[in-house]
Amino acid sequence: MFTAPKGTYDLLPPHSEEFLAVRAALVAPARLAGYGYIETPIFEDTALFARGVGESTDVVSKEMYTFDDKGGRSLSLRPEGTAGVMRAVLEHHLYAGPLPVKLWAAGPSFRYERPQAGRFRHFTQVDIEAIGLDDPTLDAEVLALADDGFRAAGLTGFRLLLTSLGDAACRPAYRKLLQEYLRDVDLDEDTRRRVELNPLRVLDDKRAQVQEQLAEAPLMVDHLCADCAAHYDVVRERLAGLGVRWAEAPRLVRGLDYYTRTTFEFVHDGLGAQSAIGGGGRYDGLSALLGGPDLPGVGWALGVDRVLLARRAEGVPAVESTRCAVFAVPLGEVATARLSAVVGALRRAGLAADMAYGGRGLKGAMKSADRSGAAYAVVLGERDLAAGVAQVKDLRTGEQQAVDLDSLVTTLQEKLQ
RNA sequence: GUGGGUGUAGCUCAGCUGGUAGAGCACCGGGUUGUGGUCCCGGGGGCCGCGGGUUCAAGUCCCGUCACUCACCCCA
Repeated sequence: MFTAPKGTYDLLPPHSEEFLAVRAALVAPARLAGYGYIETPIFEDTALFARGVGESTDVVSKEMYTFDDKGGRSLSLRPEGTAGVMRAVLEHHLYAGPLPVKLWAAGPSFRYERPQAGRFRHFTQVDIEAIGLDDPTLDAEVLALADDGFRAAGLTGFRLLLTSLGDAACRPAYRKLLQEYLRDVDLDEDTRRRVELNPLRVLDDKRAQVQEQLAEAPLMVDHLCADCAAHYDVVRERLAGLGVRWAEAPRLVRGLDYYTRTTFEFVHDGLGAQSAIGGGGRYDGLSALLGGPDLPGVGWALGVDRVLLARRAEGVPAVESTRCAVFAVPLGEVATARLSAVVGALRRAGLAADMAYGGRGLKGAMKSADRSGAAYAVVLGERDLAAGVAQVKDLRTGEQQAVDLDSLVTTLQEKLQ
């Protein structure tokens, strides 16, 4: 027997309805804010991710699904969404119009990691990107839209962790300072390597014995240049005005190289070790990195799979699928033909209708009617056919009445209004 | 890549210090030859993850392997 590949899963009814509903809820606020839908390929030139996300990141160095196509091109399944969207913006010169360019996207991304609770090799996220301005008001808007999206998806128990990572003017100096500090700390070999490669990420280490040693480490927020500090101040002011609550997280670091200034993560405590349900930030250098013009941007990705887990942890009631309204129960060939047509007519009239197939017995068919959740069952047998009627049974009260076959559709429509 | 846990019916699981396979739920049928939910009765379904070993005898003990799962690293 075949099984779904490691780290993937099948979305099955009825749970799949919840997936659709959550995905729609997460982006609904952004759509109200003028974000337009963009869809980009699930695979891209490998070099796009290597350059955009960063060669030194775990994502690029060991987690990409990379393959050569028959033309000898190296392609990779996207490990995240922003690089592809930026590529499309540059390729189609979307920045030539009014700024910012506001876009939303939804779909799967792929990373070759060991799966665990809330972490999959094929995972789904919704993204928004606001490209072309470095206005801190836009940062706050983006953050508020995530906050609204989570609430629309039914969550209340999440927190926003916020910080600023500085920019090209102030981060290099801070990075050096941090590196000097970290070189004097007693760390394992892996971590020492990271000190040289990407020292900021050492700050994010979860291990208690590492964190103890970092208590006195210099923090980016204390070394921001005047422009970055001013930008961060306005972001927080706007956030407060928007009624969004946050917690300062000076040690928050993201795994992707392109982030600058505003950086954030939304976390939830009900998920297990993987607590992030969304994350993002500003990426003012990304466009230039990809060979485009100097084009600032800010955005986020929210994890649909993780939001579903968070909903379960919070006990949010499951989403109900479309309820069947009328269930048809035919007895015999002639009745089946007749009710098949009636069910078709009901559906065209906009009612959810279903029927018993395969010549099931009356008892079994009624059982199906009951399980379908239908308000009414329509029973049609020999006697009814002879009389030109069908039996319409109210499944809640058990009352049953004969209804003229010719007026069956309109009668049911009226009953269900 | 590293470590822990778990693999028995479609699902959730029981099966003691080894003695030849069980429950609940679900599904199908009957009780009610044209009426669902509750109830009662019946039925189909399992190489006990796979391979090897110990033993008169292995779901049970030992070794290996694979899968799933949780955690580290990292991230949504």
